[in-house]
Amino acid sequence: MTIGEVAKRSGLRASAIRYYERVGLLPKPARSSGQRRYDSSVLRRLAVLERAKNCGFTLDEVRQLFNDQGRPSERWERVARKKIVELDALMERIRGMRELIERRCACADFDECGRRILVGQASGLPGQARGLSYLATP
Amino acid sequence: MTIGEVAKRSGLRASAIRYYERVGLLPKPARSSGQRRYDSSVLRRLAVLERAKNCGFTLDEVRQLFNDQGRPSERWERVARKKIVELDALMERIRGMRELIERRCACADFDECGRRILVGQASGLPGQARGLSYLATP
DNA sequence: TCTTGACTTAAAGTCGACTTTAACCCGTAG
DNA sequence: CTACGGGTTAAAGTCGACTTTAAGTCAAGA
Repeated sequence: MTIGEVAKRSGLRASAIRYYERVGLLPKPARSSGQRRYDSSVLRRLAVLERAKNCGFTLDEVRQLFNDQGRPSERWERVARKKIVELDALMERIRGMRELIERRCACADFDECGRRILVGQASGLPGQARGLSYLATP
Repeated sequence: MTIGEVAKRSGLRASAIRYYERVGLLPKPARSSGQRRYDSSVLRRLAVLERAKNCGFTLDEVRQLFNDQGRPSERWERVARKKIVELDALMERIRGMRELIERRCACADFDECGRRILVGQASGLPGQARGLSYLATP
C-alpha cells in the first residue's frame, strides 16, 4: 500500500502518518522508488494508536506502550494505571468547575463580584484551571 | 500601585497582567513617567478573572463577560449555560475514556489488539479524543 | 513531450495563554 | 557618576499534535 491508501483505509491524513513515523510511533516502511510501501500490519498498528488516543493517552504515552521494555501487558498496565488517576483528577476538577458556575451570586456588577471574592477567601475549586479549548471536537 | 505590586498582591506575574491588558481584559491604566499606575479596582477585576478561569472559561469568554453588551447578569447567564453544556460533554468523554481503559483485553501483543479492534467495529467511545496534557497542574 | 497526480522533504504555521528575551528608560542611594 | 532595581516595548519562544507550504521527484497516460 502507498501512504495514500493507508490514509484512506485508516481515516488519517498522510501527513499524520508521516508524523507518527517521524516521532517513532511507526516503524520505517520499505520504499519503492522513494515512496513508502506498507503492508497491512500498519493498519493494525494505527488502530491501536487510535484506540490509545481514545483512551486519552498522549503520543508520548503511546510511545511508551509500543517501545518500552517489558511485556506488552505490563507496559499497558503501568500506563493505564497512571492515566486512570489523571482522569479521576480531571473529573474532580470539572465537577468543581460546574459547582462554581452553578453557585450564582447576587452581585450587581463584576466589581462587586470581585470585592466578594476578595473578602471570602475560599475559591471552592482545588487546583489551577486551564482553558477548555480542548473541548472542541472537530 | 505599580505593576509589580499588583503582581505581588494578585499572585500573577507582571507579564500576565500586561498580557491581559493587551488582549482587552484590563483597561489601560494611568501612567506616571511611562509606568503603569493602578488603583485597587484592578485587584477586584483580576479576582473575577481568576474566578472565571477557575470556572473553566477561556480568556475569550471572559472578554465576552466583561465587554459584551447587555446586563452583567445576562452575559454571565449566557456564557455560563454554554460552559455547563461543554463541561457535561467533557465529563461524558472522560467517563468513556475510563471505561475504555478499564475494558481489559486478552491480547498477547499489540498486533493482535489491532486485529481485534479492526474486526469489532465499536470503539465504545463517542467523539474524538484529544491528549490530556492540560491535566498538568504546574 | 507534456501534463497530471501522487508522492518526497524540511521548515514553518496553528491554537491558547502566557513567558522569555533583548534592548532600552528612570529615579534613587551610595 | 554610576550602579541597581524597578519599569517599558516588540518580538520570539513554549507546549502537543499535527497541518500547511514550497520546492522537488517520479511513473503513467494523451
